[in-house]
Amino acid sequence: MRYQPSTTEKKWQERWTEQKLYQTNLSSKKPHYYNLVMFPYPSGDRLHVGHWYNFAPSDSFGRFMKMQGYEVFEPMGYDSFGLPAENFAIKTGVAPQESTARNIKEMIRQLKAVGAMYDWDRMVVTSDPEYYRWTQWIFLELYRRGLCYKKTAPVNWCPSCQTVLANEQVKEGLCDRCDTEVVQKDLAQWFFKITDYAEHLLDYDGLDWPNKTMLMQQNWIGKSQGITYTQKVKDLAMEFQSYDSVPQTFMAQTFAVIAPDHPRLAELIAGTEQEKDVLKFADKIKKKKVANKFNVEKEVEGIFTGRYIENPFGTGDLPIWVASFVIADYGSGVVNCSAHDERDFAFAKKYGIPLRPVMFPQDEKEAEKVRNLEYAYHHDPEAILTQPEQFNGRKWGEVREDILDFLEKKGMGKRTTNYKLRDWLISRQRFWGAPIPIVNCKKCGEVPVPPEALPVVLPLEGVDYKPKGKAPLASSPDFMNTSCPTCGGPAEREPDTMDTFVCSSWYYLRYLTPHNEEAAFDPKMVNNWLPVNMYIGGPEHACMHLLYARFIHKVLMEDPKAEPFKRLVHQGLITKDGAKMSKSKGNVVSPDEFVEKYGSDVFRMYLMFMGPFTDGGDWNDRGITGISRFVDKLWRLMNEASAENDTPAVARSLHAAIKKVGEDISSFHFNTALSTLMELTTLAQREGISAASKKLMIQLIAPMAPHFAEECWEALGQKESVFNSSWPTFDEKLLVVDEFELVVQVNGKVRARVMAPHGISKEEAIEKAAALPGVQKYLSEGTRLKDIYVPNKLVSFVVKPN
RNA sequence: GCCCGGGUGGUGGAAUGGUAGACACGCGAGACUUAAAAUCUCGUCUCCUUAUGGAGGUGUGGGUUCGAGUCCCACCCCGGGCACCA
Repeated sequence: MRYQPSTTEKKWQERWTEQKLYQTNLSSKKPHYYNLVMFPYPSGDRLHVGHWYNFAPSDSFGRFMKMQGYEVFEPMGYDSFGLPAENFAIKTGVAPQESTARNIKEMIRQLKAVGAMYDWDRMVVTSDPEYYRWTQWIFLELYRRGLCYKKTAPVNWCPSCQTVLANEQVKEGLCDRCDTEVVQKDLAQWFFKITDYAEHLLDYDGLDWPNKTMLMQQNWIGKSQGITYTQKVKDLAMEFQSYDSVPQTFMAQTFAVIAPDHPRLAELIAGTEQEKDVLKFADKIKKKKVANKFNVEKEVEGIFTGRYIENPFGTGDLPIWVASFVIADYGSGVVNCSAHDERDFAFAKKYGIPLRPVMFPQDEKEAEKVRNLEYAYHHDPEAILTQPEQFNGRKWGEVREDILDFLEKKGMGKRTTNYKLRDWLISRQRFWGAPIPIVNCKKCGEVPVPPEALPVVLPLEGVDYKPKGKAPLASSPDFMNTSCPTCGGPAEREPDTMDTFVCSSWYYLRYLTPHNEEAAFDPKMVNNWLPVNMYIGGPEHACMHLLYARFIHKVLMEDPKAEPFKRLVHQGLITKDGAKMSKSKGNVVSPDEFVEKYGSDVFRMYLMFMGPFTDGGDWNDRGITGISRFVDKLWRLMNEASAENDTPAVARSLHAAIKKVGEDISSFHFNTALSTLMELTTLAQREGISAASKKLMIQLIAPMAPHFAEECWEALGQKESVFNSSWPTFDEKLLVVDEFELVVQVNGKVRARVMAPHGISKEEAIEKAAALPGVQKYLSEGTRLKDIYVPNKLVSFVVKPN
């Protein structure tokens, strides 16, 4: 009889639910393992093969850990606030809460078909008041700790989404969500002070994360160290700070530049001849930037302000220019410029500003070019400095710290650290999100909602979702009109909602106690279960979710060293015809038909067999028959009469497989784990296999084919679930072969192979190899210089031809 | 431009510095069958050779080594991230 996936899978899913096999005992004495996968957004697209590619191996890993003796916690939930549901509402009139509920229901049906160990009793839905009440509480906590503030600032505005975006949500000047060009706008917005944690976020001590992800975060945080000069403006009672991260060539500085949108520009130029022109110029650049018409690569524009920085280094006054390339909110927005920076160099050349190089290549020809200002010479560790006098003749690569000391001692500047990271803009002018729990009172000003008055409920009726550049909630008088928590007088609510990344930055804490009405999370539980042992999700979250969650976690734990995710693994991307799957492209592949045709185990294994989990790949269904055949073959093997004993080859392969499959699952190489089991199956089919070894084989495949394994396990006479059995151990002694194929090389080329006993001595091996007729031919053609023996593998002769 | 990854058969991919192409798809041949399906066996990088056996071969060019897909240098191509951060 052939294996029947559909009936078998249904049977086991029902039995697992009945027996509550996957309800985690959170107070278990067993070692804990928190196995987490990034929760999905419940979109109308339903689950596609990409979700399966992500969720199924994550579950296989969790099942493996369960068999390793851990109490495994594997929760699932929905990141259900956000733009797609709202945009869908605008288009169709279906309320977001309705479409979201429907999508969640459909996704649960699909997720149950995966046959994962999800603890459904601990599901969280971020758009439930039960959940977002505590998201609001977190806002208040940050507010209380001075880590949350409202500020009017130039922010990223997406004209299509009609909302502001965080820096992290702007990709190459485009909105991360809809690819519309983002413009700059001055708006009063709410921020979380993530910059306070910049240094702590650079500490990855004890984390097992992909290097790439840590590097991306480091680059995003963008730490740099240098010096800040304080300098006087000539003929004006005004001082400027100027940050310099390459201080070695400070003596070359011949001019300074200020950002067009610098807050003190007007003050600087007041009363100068150039005032009008400068203002006009600054305005032009600002407008260009707002309209996103500024070509970063090609354009360098500027204008002289008429002001000078007074003789900062004893080399003369530095004319101050407004330059298009200066960023107002990095460093101080004012920069000293020299011949040893490419941008400064180009700017000076364009406007005829004098340059004075103070560092030269050792090669005289090249040095001449630098002297003649043929190019901007910089960042060469071997470059020789000529100024200041004390450093004459020293190498650029070696003077950095000494120069910093020198500048500090002379009182010309102070060591400074700067970060590219900006505060996290969390307010959104959209409807479908957690309302910001703030009340604006005419008398008391900005007043936080008292925690006991939470949640500030998102009104589900009487709101016009249409974006008008203003938060939709502002159009609901029922929502807006309230009383001030402080004075009791009439007041208005804050109409903005929070970025959904706030919701997702703490859900892993909520999973442990999803229905707790007393607190967002239970510190004792969190202490017992955090950090998450294994976190699986896409690499696209490196500088958003993963950074935000680390920040929020550190704040909530009141410990800047606390980390939410100990080990992190990114699944690869599954594309269709080379493109990311999306409804708009019409290339979404549904898993449903494959699950129906082949069963969820086969589908899951096929996804795992495609290649390494972290690689992803382009979807095609060629080859799924290979997995289907494998399952049938294994099923037949299990149903055949067992052999009395295993042959030595079967015993050895079985134990090698126990070792290999365990290692491969631990490192997410499911593809090679499966190929090992395929080879073992073929061998066992040929040589026969004992009943005891059949059981071991089923245990090995169980994490990857859970339903199938349970069915076989039961057929082999087992009463309990295979997932309550312990992962088999291998016998090291059995792994050793008595004979191996000795490879014989001459000058690196394979010339012969011969069977030899395992553990053969070097001398014996060489003697045996040299005696082979196919080898003697080559040995006799020259002089034997050296013999190499790699134990139990090969002999290599080095021969010099005569 | 800068910082990461990665380039291996017709395809997905495998290889602690030690037999390149495991496993699987596809394809070809055969067995079983009246036949088909299913299953099983054999073959399948290229070239020379009847076979045995040779020669070449992991993006390109160099290097280290007895031996390189793997290590080093330069370059080309693809993917991801950042991008006026002084």
